Amino acid sequence: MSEISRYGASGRPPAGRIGIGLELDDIHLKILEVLRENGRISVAALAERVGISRANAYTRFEALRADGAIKGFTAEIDHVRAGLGITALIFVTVRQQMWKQFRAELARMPEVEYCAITTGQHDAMIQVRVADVAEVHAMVTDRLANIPAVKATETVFILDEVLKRPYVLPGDRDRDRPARRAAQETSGEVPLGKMRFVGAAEGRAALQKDG
Amino acid sequence: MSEISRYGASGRPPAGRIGIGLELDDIHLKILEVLRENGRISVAALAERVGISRANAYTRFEALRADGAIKGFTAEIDHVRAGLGITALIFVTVRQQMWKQFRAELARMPEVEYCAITTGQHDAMIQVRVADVAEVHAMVTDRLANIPAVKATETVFILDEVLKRPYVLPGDRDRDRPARRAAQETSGEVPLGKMRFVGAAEGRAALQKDG
DNA sequence: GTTGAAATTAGTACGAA
DNA sequence: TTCGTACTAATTTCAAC
Repeated sequence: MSEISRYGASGRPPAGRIGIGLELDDIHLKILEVLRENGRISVAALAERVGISRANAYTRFEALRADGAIKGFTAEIDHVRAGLGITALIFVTVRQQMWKQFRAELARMPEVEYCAITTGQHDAMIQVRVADVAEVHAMVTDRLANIPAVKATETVFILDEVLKRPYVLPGDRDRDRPARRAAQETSGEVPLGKMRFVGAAEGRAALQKDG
Repeated sequence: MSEISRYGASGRPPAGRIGIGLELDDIHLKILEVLRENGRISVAALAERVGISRANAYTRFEALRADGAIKGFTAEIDHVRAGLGITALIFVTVRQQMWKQFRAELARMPEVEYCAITTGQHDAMIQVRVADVAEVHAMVTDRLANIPAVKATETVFILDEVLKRPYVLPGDRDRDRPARRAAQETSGEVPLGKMRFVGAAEGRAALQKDG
């Protein structure tokens, strides 16, 4: 089970350390930036690239891991080479009060790479990777449709993955668009009222992950 | 620029090696499985966990990288800790014949973690990570709406990420649901799509495994 | 927080099965 | 191909500054 599902919506432990465990400074972010591109870099080389001493790099590296800012390390693979060349998104409408069952069933679906609860017309989005289109059909009709918690589904295929970054960092913006930050800071207004949200489904205010 | 956008829809180089560069056997998949959970594991420890010699592990590890099956290594981070606690999906309708412009603009948006071209009602799905909801608004209205290629957008927020696996592997299914493979093998019908991807090659690999 | 040296570990090369 | 081993290079740890 992933840390995400274990900790719920916030991605943080539910209690005990609600506050910020580790205040990330620019050097921490720089470390995360280097590790994003090369997760197997040695701490010694990391220290050099960040511009700090080895011991400092070890301390910060361990702190980031212990704090949970770094949850782990993994490889990035070519799905086609691995034999799973078909990617699909399945938007699911979940029957209220049956979220717990829905989550339990999800854990038994190894072809699911990502699942998020969303606002809007549907309640959840599932991303699956399979070998052929027939398996998508099997997933939706045989597996998902048989879950009582699933009220309806809508499937779309992914034709091309244009962009896939391991993760985004706050510093990325400043590097790509230095002018924007200054403009935003002087705007002074939070234009929430003009947002065009997609209307949340009825009863979504009571959404609980264990409901 | 990512390999994905460089190579287009298939994720493979456009020419020269259309065929499968490296036939992945069970040991290759086992290596990918271990690296998925611990991308920083030493090759020596990897060899032990997979059950092969160190020399063999180095050979296969390097082959997987050279072949492109492994595209790289990265960290997994806690987005909230990194200061980007808001995740949103923006579904975009793109004006035909303007895909090139759309892709070019995407490259200039550092807060975009993922973008895929999809079938269905919309043409693309963008996932963004930002610090607050106001930034989502800024992204949609200031950035996306000003791109001529963008005809319309629809935004939903991600309330919870239930599941997030680095990647899915073909072997995951057999481990989670051993009954399915047997049922498929005795069904008598071969899904058409499957023949295109593995076909006779799978049989050869199976024979080699026993020898 | 930094530097430098010792101990450990990783990576390479090569011969044999 | 794969394995085992020896050799070389690098990293991590630990101590003193």
